[in-house]
Amino acid sequence: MEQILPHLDSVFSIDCVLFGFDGKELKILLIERNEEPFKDWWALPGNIVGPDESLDQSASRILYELTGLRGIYMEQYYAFGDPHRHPQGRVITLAYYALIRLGGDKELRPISTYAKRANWLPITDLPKLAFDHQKIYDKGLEKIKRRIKHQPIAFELLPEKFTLTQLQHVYELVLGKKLDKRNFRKKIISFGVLKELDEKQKGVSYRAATLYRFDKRKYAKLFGKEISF
Amino acid sequence: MEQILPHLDSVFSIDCVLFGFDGKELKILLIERNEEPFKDWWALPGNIVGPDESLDQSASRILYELTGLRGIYMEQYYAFGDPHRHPQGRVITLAYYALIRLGGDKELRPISTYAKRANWLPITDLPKLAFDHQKIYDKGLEKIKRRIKHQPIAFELLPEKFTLTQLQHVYELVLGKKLDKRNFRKKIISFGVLKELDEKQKGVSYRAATLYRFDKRKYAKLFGKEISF
DNA sequence: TTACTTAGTGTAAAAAATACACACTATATT
DNA sequence: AATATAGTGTGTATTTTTTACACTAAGTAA
Repeated sequence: MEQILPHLDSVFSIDCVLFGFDGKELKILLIERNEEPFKDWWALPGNIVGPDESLDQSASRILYELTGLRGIYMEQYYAFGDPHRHPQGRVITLAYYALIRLGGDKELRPISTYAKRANWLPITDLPKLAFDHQKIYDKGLEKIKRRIKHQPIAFELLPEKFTLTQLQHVYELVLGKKLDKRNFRKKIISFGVLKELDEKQKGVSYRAATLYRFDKRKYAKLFGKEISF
Repeated sequence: MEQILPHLDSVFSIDCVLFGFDGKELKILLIERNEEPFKDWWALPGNIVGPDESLDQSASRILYELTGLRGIYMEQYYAFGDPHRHPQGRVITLAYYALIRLGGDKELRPISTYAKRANWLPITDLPKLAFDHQKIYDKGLEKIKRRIKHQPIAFELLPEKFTLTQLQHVYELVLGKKLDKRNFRKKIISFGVLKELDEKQKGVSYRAATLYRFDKRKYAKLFGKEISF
């Protein structure tokens, strides 16, 4: 977010790439700007870091203001500071990505004034973005591609209880390639961080799959040995 | 660097962890502060980002002012912005690491006023650091540990021509563990990015080892296929 | 010539990654 | 009741990668 420049001094902001998964597609949350520069363009949500906020706090606040969600997994990944990235002055921005399970209902609340609206758009079909936000998004996607191979972040995109097929789907979408079902299951189960539940999927018109849960305790124990998908 | 706060507004700085390898040890460059706060403490070199500098430019400048070196491999890796990390006000700092071959001669030139002196200190025996610089250093080391496994950054710590033993030594120091000589050589050679030279090591009082050179052209070709050490 | 120090090399075993296809089960449809 | 549909769930053989491991060769110094 970079619409108002309080001084001629440098401004420090945070921009967020919010990745959401609705069971089908991977999407990001974009806002349609209501102010110059780049009025009517789509942009990543962002804001200026407050004087008493830590960086992580600031990122959480931005996400909360936009979605009403708290406790979401977020991580900073790169600072963008080209002197001319903002046409009206120096704005250094720190990029965060967040991972969100969509399909809940309380997402998206009233938005601050500088945006007309906010929308979840599939990453396969993104509009032109304001500022250098395309670059910020690209780097963010690259980052989660790497990270999903070594850290258990895929679960952040899924509901508490999920099927192995859903999990595989997340990996395929993030990595941008098909995976072999049998090999995927073999490997993911061999990590020993999933708990098989007694429950089955509901509301499907075919054989219901077994539900699993990510076991944080087990993961914490095994940690050190890093996962390597 | 965080000694002078022009305004009460937030200040944006860059701090650098300069890793140097002299053929024996891995060291970092620290400065002894000449000003409050943390007068007489050791600290990472840093400075405020100038109004017309990009972040990378700023980092390069800081390194140049300290060492007289240009064209050094540097990379940003994390932003630290706790509101209380600096006792005198809000300073958000972006951390860079740099990789430098020591043993040249032109390193270390006159230092700016806020430092009494600068010194290369072995990472195995670091003093207490000012501010949150220990945290910054820790994260930097962690970062290059990861990166050396996937990117050809080890060569940045070595002279143009190096022996396989020297290369292995760098890996061992960064990763903090011993590696098997035969397996190391097999693997590193199988990447196909080293050029074996007709030259031998000189000035050693034992059998001279063959020299190699990192072949950037070959590496660029093979890229996409990522190295995985 | 000998002693010393590091360079340089191969193989076997274990583990991990890959490729690959069909029967099962729950529901919906007729 | 029978059938169609759609996704679940499973095993094995092959290839590739990783690991463990020890001696001879070459050059220098005494």
